[in-house]
Amino acid sequence: MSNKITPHPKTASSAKHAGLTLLQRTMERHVGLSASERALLAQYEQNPISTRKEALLWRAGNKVGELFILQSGWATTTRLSRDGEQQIIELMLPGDIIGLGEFTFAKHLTEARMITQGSVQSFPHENIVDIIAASTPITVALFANISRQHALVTERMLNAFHRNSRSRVLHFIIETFFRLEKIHHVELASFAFPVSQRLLANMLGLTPVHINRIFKGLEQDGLLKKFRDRIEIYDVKGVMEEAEFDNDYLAGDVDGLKERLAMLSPSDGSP
Amino acid sequence: MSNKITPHPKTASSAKHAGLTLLQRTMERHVGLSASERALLAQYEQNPISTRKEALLWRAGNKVGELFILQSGWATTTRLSRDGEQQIIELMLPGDIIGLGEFTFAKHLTEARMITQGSVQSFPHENIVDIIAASTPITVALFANISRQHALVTERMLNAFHRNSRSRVLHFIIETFFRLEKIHHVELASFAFPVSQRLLANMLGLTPVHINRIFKGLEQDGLLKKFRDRIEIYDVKGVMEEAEFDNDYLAGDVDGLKERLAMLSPSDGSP
DNA sequence: CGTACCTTTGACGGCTGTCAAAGGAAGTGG
DNA sequence: CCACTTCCTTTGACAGCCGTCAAAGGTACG
Repeated sequence: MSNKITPHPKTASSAKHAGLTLLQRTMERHVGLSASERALLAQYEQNPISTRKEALLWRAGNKVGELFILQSGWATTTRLSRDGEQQIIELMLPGDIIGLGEFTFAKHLTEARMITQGSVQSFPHENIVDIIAASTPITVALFANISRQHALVTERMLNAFHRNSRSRVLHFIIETFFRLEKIHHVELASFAFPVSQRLLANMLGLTPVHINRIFKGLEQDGLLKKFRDRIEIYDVKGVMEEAEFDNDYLAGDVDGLKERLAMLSPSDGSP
Repeated sequence: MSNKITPHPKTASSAKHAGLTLLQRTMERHVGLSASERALLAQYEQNPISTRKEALLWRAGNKVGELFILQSGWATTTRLSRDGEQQIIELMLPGDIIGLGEFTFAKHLTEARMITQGSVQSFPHENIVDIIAASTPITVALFANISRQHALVTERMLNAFHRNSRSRVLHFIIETFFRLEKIHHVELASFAFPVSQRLLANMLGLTPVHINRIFKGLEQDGLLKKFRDRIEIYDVKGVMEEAEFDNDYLAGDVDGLKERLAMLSPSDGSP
């Protein structure tokens, strides 16, 4: 019913950051790319598809067939838990590669779904094999990408085990802010956050009722207010202190590998 | 103090499964390897090091320099949480590659430490780049490996959010059993489990006190008993039912990629 | 202008944590 | 091989964070 995906050839690459496409930028967070490597990536972003809110990208149990590069909008991957709930595993933001962690599985473990309208670039999963064969730097960037995606989940588990609910909420908000900041300019004082209290509760392992109580408290304390699609932070200092955010796990550098990558033959990477 | 690692050239590859080394077997869970690819891997397993219980492999904040292939014994990776506790992120079993998720980071996020005596094969992290450049199938197997390692964490978070403590404990025990079974023959009725109640509590986000109450109950219900280094299951059927274990997320197949891998040039993989 | 979902509130309860202390088992050094 | 130390396991009393249940009020969307 809400699973419809409609073609939309005109939503292509955001032309910021020296004309790089989103995918190119995502990879260049981690490694430098040659012109031919950029071209290799560009060929996979020719045909973005516009999606509606709630659009289903795949279902758990489906044969793994394609990944999606999220071009605009927000999405989630979820897993069905024993009690019949869809537990959100990952929150995907523009530039993220949805399904990179599952291209080596025969069947999807997760379900992937847009939570806002947006656009995605489909990407046959076998092509990952071609990219691996064609370019070592891009492959390293893919490892870097998947590892950071995993670090987000790890961090969420860590926080679930060691923080109370209020601290978890604040941490998550700040984490999301920093992720957004890597994509485009955002103001901490007021930024887009199209996540319902219900979804937030799900991601953090809390109940919507309790999440609501937390936001009530945060507002009464003059720290921030959550609107339907946006968060406004009134007391930046207070929020940052209480969130105790340390963004090591979002760091992009692959320092120790640069020399080794430079030693590789420069012919690497052209299609 | 307990960080000592002593050289021990004689603990080399376990000679089961048609003479394959542990690393070769780990990779072949996911893809088929040519003779030259096996040779490529074998050259990295020449010099295992014997480790003591509690031996430190690396510390959080250390420059990333080497990975370890766990040859024997059990190990953990941990992250320091805000409250000063070392939260266990991963439990590593023989054949696992410790640190694969961090070779693209400049500094280690985690600490890695043996929890039993054992042996590890050190592996300079730059060599991962060489392997990626040399063999696409092995690279795909590395992706498969890292993805499954992470699926374990995801599953643990899922269970933390949706199961009560007793169910979590049972699930974890069965999960570990199935992981062990991929390495060597194990009996569900009685198998090695050198994890203290304290460590188990840490991994599952519970307190040692509560874990103890759970094992007390499990024993009183005639389901199982945990000894210091071993678990004995008295009521296999009862345990399996209550654990509600579904091992999709441990599945090894990379089915959809086999054809694409077969299309690659056969020269791939020789050193 | 109705319908569906999201947010908000209040009362109540339980799972699990905290605190404290004693008993055991393993490893260490003399 | 024994005494000592240390860490792990076990128990009991108590409490709190957050879940559950229920219902009303908002807000977007068709």
